Amino acid sequence: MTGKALRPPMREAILDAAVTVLGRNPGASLAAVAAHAGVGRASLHRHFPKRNDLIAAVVRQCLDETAAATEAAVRGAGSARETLSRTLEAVIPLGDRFHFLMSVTSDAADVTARYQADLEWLARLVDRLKEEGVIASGTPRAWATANIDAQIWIAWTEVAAGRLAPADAASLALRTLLEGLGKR
Amino acid sequence: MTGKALRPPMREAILDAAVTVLGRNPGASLAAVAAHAGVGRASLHRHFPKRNDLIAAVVRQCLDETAAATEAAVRGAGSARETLSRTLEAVIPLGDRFHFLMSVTSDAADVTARYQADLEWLARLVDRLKEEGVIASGTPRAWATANIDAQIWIAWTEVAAGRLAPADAASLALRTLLEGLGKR
DNA sequence: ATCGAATGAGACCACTATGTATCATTCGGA
DNA sequence: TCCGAATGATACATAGTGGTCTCATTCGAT
Repeated sequence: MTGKALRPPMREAILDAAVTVLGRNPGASLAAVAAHAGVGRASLHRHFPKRNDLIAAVVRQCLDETAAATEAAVRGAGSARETLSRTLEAVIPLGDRFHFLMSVTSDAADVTARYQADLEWLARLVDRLKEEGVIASGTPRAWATANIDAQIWIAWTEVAAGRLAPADAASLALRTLLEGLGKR
Repeated sequence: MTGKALRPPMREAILDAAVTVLGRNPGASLAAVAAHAGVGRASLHRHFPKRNDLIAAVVRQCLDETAAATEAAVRGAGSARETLSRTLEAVIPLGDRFHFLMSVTSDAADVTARYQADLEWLARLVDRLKEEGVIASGTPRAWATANIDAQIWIAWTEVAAGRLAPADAASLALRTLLEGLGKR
């Protein structure tokens, strides 16, 4: 049907393993990645001749996944606040992808451009939130985006640690963003 | 006068370089650290025979610095909210130290214990803030501490990037913590 | 000025990881 | 069943890094 990329489930296994292993330790060896994927090191090199090829492929996949997740959330109707809420719910499960992207930003020059471009939706969302008065107009844009990033990461960490349910984490992140940890 | 640790400014130069270089990339080579410190690689090994010795020394220094900075803030009188404010002002300039400690937590087993212990003042501060009603009582403790950590890191990043003055960053962090990015 | 300690530079070894090539085996489709 | 492609295991060359050692030089205190 699709006629494309159905043949090698091994590619996906390697990419998944790479996200996990390199996410934990960006300097991990390819042998560790191959072992975690349950494949031979030679096979890994067949799919990704150089280390950078693997890194680039992982970054590309993470970019694709986050873009797909956020596109649907951002495209939907409703207020900016609702959009933010949907976005948090959609992105938090991809927190490890996010984290990986953070840890390798300085490596590949060609993908960082796309990374920056793809992350621009965040800046635009912040602008919308300001226009609608959800975020105080005096808040620096960098401050707002950094805080959203942080909430996504914190929420994913808590979910991954089993201390929070995904839905709870999302609402807690939204509340913390808009009202902080304050009493009401 | 002090009669102690005045002789080798080189030690400090190496430690400073290690914080910078290893903070950016935990897997950086010792040659990179030595070069950044402006010393020979051999001299580095004279002061820190093994890599772990350097790591441990850096962690110890970061722990000392943050402990010294927070002790004064926590010891002072006033409400928990005032204590939090003072603590943020004192710790934000050490944001890179904080970040380094985060990035090496899993390496040395003996120092992580002290790390966890020294960071307990944060948990106690959170408890005090809850008791005084500054933080909503339903907020999970891990959520609160993670958010304080995040605000420190964000504030330091913005200060280091020259986008914010230290005092502004501290008040912005406090406000964000207690009231979020919301309109008022 | 002199002496000793500390430094920098470089050689050297051991180990690990990357990348390539080869070969036997296995798996899937005709 | 058979054939080809893909895989796993292995061996190998190479490069980078940690760690040790030596030696000439420099710096500081006396």
